[in-house]
This record gives sequence, structure tokens and C-alpha cells, in this order.
Amino acid sequence: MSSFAGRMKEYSNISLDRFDRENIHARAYFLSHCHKDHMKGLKGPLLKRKLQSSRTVRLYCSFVTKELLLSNPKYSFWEDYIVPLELESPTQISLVDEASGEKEDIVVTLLPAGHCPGSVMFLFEGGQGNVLYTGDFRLAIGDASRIEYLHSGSRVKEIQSVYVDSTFYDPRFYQIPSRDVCLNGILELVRNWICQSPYHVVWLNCKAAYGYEYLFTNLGEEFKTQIHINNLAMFKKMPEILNYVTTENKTQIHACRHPKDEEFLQGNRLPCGSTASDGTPLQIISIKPSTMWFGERSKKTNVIINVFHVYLSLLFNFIYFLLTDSQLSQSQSGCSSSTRLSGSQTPELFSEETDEETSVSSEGQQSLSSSLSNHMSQNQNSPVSDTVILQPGQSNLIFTETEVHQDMMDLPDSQTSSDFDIPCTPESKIPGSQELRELYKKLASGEDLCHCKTGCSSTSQMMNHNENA
DNA sequence: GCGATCAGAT
DNA sequence: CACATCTGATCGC
Repeated sequence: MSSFAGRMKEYSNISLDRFDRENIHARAYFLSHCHKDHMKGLKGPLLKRKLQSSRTVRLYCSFVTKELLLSNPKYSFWEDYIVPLELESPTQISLVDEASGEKEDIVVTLLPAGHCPGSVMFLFEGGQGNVLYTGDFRLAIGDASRIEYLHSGSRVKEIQSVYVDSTFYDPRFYQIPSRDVCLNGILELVRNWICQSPYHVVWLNCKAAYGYEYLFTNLGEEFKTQIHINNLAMFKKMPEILNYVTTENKTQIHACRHPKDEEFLQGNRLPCGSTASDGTPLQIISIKPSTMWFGERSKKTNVIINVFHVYLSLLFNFIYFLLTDSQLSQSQSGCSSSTRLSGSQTPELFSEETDEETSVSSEGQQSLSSSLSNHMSQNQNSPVSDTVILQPGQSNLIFTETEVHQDMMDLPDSQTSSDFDIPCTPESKIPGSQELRELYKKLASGEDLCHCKTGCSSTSQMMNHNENA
């Protein structure tokens, strides 16, 4: 769950993905995507009243997010207060204090985040520098380098702070399979199941509101069918999705939901209630698309497939791309800067120093060697800082998820602080701190990293077959 | 009767 | 315990 309080230090009079408490008084609201844990407060009466009394405050999001939001009647009061923005189209926004008339202009650019339909990252440019808020995102290697608005000419823009989804900021999530690998695995699995008889059906156990659409469209296209879902309202203006979904239940592929869907499955029934008309019991394979391939121990789910988030090695790649390269271009272009890169050009991410003062974003000069592991430990009875500076210069990395894992760099040799074990991705291993160190050095030296194994088509790599299934 | 918060669940 | 929710109990207005 997102633990981000809603405000960024550079532009503190706007709120993102949080709309409760103090955020109500922001001069503008930004919604990165339409998942509930990023919408806290968004249907609250306090916010509703604020909208009616303000002449200037608006909610900014993508067109698709607006459509998804308004398809839920609980949010229909937003209709007149949403300003949808095109992707990759810098837009100037005036942030007005209605009491004093004081005004600040910023330019915002929406960048596709690859997390679910309509999901974006926000790039803000203004008097307090360039700031990137990623929301939840799932990019592949190389994607960031293709985003025009992260560049200025041939160089990467200097980014003051990155507010980043850190859900999988943990060595145990070093590798998770790519979307393509997952999709191909599902296609193969579904093909081998539904070809057996008309009574062999597939149930996709989709927990979140959005994010499975690429599954629906690909399955629909591959098997020339539609996928049964509970209702179509949210996709009514998205024909490219609507073509592949239906509310009629005569299909072999279902993604329907019911509060008691587990009970339905016990009785060989789908959550939509459908059974074979001639009384033949359905053979149901249940597939759970989730980032958490290990979370289901209840015998109910046959196969778990992962979706949604970026994973650690890619996160490093992304952060490296943003932070180091912009610093590099800064020094190369001779811009005024107090920054100097060390000889190796390798940030001391894994320094053993214990200088606490480097942890929080202080003004002015910062140490070249702020330690990541320091920020992971709860010494001095203080809460874990969600700000980590891992870069020479002024760039900050700020996590927006629940908590930063305590034992980030402590595996596997000195496994002391972990209260529980998370199984590794099937057939991948946990990288030790030495391996991570080397990975980071490779990233810093600009080596191209590709994690595709040759011939990695095996579905077993991504699927966790439950023995009781 | 609604919202906020929390425990418990998948 | 993590995902992204959803449901139900309890408390306060």
C-alpha cells in the first residue's frame, strides 16, 4: 500500500495520490492511476465541499484515468473538476492561493507508467527544479531512455528528486519475469486446458480493479473469444478492450468476481454462477495474476502469474538512468555545480559508513557516500526515513511505499533482521550484497544489462504450481 | 445512516 | 508479512 503522504518537498502546495487530511487544501490534485490505494480521500465529503467552494482547484490525470474514475458513480461529482491531460504533452498549470492571490506556475508532463490503463508518472518542472513522481510503474529495460521528456537534447534532464514506487525494493525481488514471458506462459497454459473439452474452463482470479486488460485482449485475440467480466461500464469508451470482454457467460475464459468466489469454485461453479447446462461438472483451472506469486497458500489457486510492478534490477537501472546520467551530463556540459563525480563514477551505494546526517535531505552540500543501508536501519528509535540520497550531487530518491525493507543489503550472509522468509522467485536466486555491488558498478559504468536467459520459454519459471491443485 | 479505522480475509 | 483490494465490526457524529 502506498504510504506516501501526498506532498513533495519541492512543490508542497500540490497533492498526489492522497486526498485526505492536509491534502484537501492543496492548490491542485494529481492522480497517477485508478487504484484504490492511491485514491484515499477522493470520495470524501470534505473534498466534495472544497471543490464547490474553490474556483481554481482541479484534479489532473490522464484521459483514461478520468474515464475509469467517472465510470464509478461514487466519483461522479468530480466530473466538472477533472482536467485530463494528454500524454507527453507539457502543460503549464497555475497554482493559485485563493486567499492571497499569490501564484506559482509549474509545467507538468504525463509519462506512461505501464502499470494499468491510464497510469502515468508525473514530471514537474518549475522554480524548484525538475521532479519526477513515478506512482506505481512497470517499465522494461530501455523504456526510460526512450521517453523524450526525460531528455533535454541528447542528454537526460537533471532531476532534483525522484519519488519512486519501492514496493519491490528488496533483493528478494531481484528478478521477476517480464510481461511477455508471463503472457506467453498463460497463453500456453490456457491453450492446453481449454482444448481438452468444452467443460474445461479458465478462471482468472483478478483482485485489483484494473491492470489485467492486456491479458484479456491477448487471450481474446489468441483464442478468438471474449472474456467474461462482471460489467463493461468502465471500458465503454475503450473499444480496443471492449471488443474482448463480455457479460455473457458462455465462454471458456472467465474473470468474473463474487464476494464468495472461493465457495463457488468448491462446487465446480464459476463466480458468475454458471455451470454446464447438461449437468457435467466444469473443470476449472484458476489462475491468479499477481505480483505476489507466493501469497496464496489456500489450495484454491492453481497457478500464480505475476503482473504490475517493476522489480529491483530494473529499478536500479531506472534510478541509475535518471540520476547518474543527469549528473554526468551536468558536469560534462560545464554547468555551474558543486557536484563532482568520483574517479570511478560509481556512487557509493553500499558504503559502510554510519553518518546519520546524510540520510535526510538537508540543504546545501551532501556527502558523496551516503549509505543506503544506513537508511534501512531503525537506529536511534527514529522512524525509517523514506528519503535516501544515493547520488553525488543534489538528487534525492524518495520512496512512496509502505516501508523500506530493513535487510536490504544484509542478505544472505548476515540474515539477522528478517522476521519472516519470502520465497524467491521460482528458479531465481537472491543476489548477495557483493553481487548487488557488482550490478550497481555495471550500471554505473554504463554496461548494458539484459536479464533474459537464453531460451527462457519455460512456463515453470514463472508459475508456482500448488501441489494440491 | 454515514464515515473513519481496524481486523481479517482472499 | 508483502499485492490490491473487500467485508465486517466498532466507534463517533
